[in-house]
Amino acid sequence: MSPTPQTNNPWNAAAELVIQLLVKVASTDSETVRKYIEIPPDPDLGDIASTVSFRLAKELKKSPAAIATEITQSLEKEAKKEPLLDRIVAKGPYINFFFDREEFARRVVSEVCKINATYGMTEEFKGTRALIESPAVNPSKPWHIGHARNAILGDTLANILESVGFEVVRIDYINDLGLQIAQLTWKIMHDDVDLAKVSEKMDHFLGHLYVEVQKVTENDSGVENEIREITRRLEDLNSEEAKRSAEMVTLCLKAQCQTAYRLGIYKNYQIWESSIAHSGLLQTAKDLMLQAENILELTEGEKKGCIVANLAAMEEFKDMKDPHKVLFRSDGTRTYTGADVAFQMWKFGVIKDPFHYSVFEEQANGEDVYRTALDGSDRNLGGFDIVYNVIASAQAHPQRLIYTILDLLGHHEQSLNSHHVAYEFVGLEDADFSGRKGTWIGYSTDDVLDKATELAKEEVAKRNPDESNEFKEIVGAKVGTGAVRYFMLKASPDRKITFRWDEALDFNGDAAPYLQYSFARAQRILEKTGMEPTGKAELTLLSSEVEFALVKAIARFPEEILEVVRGLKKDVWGTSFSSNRITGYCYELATLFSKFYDSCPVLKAEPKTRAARLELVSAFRITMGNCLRILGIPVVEKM
RNA sequence: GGGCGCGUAGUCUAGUCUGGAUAGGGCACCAGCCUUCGAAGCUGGGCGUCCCAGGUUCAAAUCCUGGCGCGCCCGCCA
Repeated sequence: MSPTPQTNNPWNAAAELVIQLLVKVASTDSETVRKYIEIPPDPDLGDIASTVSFRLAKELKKSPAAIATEITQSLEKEAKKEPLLDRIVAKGPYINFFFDREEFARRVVSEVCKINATYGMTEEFKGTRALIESPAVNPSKPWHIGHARNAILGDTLANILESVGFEVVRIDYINDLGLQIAQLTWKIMHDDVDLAKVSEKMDHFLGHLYVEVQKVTENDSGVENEIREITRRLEDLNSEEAKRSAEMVTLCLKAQCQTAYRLGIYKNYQIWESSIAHSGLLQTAKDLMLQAENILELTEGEKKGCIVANLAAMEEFKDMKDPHKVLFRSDGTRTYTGADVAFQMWKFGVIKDPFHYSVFEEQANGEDVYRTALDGSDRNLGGFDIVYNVIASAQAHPQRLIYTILDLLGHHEQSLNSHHVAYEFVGLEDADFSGRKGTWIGYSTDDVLDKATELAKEEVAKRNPDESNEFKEIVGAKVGTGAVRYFMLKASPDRKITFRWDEALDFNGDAAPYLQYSFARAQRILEKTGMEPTGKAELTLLSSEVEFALVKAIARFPEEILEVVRGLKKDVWGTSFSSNRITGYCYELATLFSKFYDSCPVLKAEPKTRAARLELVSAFRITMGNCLRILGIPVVEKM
């Protein structure tokens, strides 16, 4: 099964051509050859290379270098017939292929200019329905920058999946029944706070209030009892507590959404915990669970009366103190694990959608986000093929439990298609973020975006003194938020980020403004010519070292995206998402354009060269623009 | 006790899954480049026990074994 070369994936098409040639003479199959294809470390060595001679050395009982020479010689004729290839050179054991620069440039640049906005989009995963859940911040505080990491990773993953053909639904989980909510409800009722009169952004107001609550509850067991009582009364939707709580949560969530919109993050649905509690989902799940062999109600011991999953047989949980994982407590209430399993069953359509939906609000992009509600329309959501939960690495164990229990319930495929997209925390040099202690204060996502925007605006103003203040505001915001998004994406998700202002707000070098700047420079060149790409230029003139390097980078774009998606492999303890690979690609693309910009004048070149270079600039602009959109980094035409 | 992740120049980091050519970048530092499409840029330079010790291999930052250091996780909690 060899992937058919796609015209919208020029690098893959070229690589496949090389593979097919090698198969003809290397006495092995294309799958094997494909494994021994690589990009040489130095472009002087070749454009694409094969190390298949190492592999063949043993069976042929010849030295790799001799094999490479033989293969190269027998391919000489073929190479001459193939317009895309210039020459093949054996260097020691390596078989190095040089593309015909003129022909490669012609194919790539004309193709990119033709398909324009869809360049980078492929259909390898067409028809798969994916659900992405992120970031599930409690609606009781502002996002700190760790939450932003989650939200940005989730949003970018969704963009990437969409670009390779997935049908993606983005949801957020709203825990409006947690302890934090009960504590805050107690506080606003106790102090009789009128939320309508609060002028501070609501999530920040509550975040500060929460720190105060902690101080009170820490050494007052009476308060603790009062809060327990509130938790109980919140279950009754008609109680005063439930009404005050709902008002508070809604206002807080709307405030949090404002932060998300600043980052260009939008959702399709919010699933509220209170809806789950009142939907019958848990009861349905419980009934289904009890039919499974390894899920049972214990009749003796410490956990008498609990409904538990028996994990004794599972290798990865053999070190648990007690292999009986509680799903429903002896008083009948669900544990987090129990609720999560039920929720995961809903996602896959194992349980029919019991929710009603109503519009929560119109988002900043003009699209409505729906929330689960008691009254509202049926939408029959669920039944997804694959589910991505973006959650901190620290949750690897509980996530694994959920997927394992799903398997115990007989939903093997669904278990395999459950992905924990894991990422490490963002912390400070001397502290981790804690809502309890309030260490997030000063490091909320809003704070960081504010500072980034302000700094960017200053830089914009310096360079565009004659522009309007509105221009400076808008561009400053785009550059600032882009910088924050890029900062979160360029770090490998499995690496902990220590947040430092000077690093996060460094607009030079490997940072978003550099990418945006390269786009703006390309934009300016094209504007000065009236954006004229004629489609008639002699693209074969694009053969200099720097021009060709840029062409090759442009050609790799679709394959780079696909590689990231193919790399989303499920491991026992999580699924790794290499967001940093796309930022790395995007940065390299910008670097190559900057070098081209520096050494290849466009507007002042000879007419024919000028026409060809204009097309290359256009192809770059398209590729960079599409890549920035996938990363969620705002495209700016002038900065 | 067990599991997971991380360890690469002053510093932050890519590459590790899938072994392959001189270990790529950013910041900081030093020296150049704006009357020529935007200097948020370009060019050049110094900076490395790839945590340690074994092993496998023609070849190890990458795979295996054993250590060391740092972080996280293993509740009828939330």
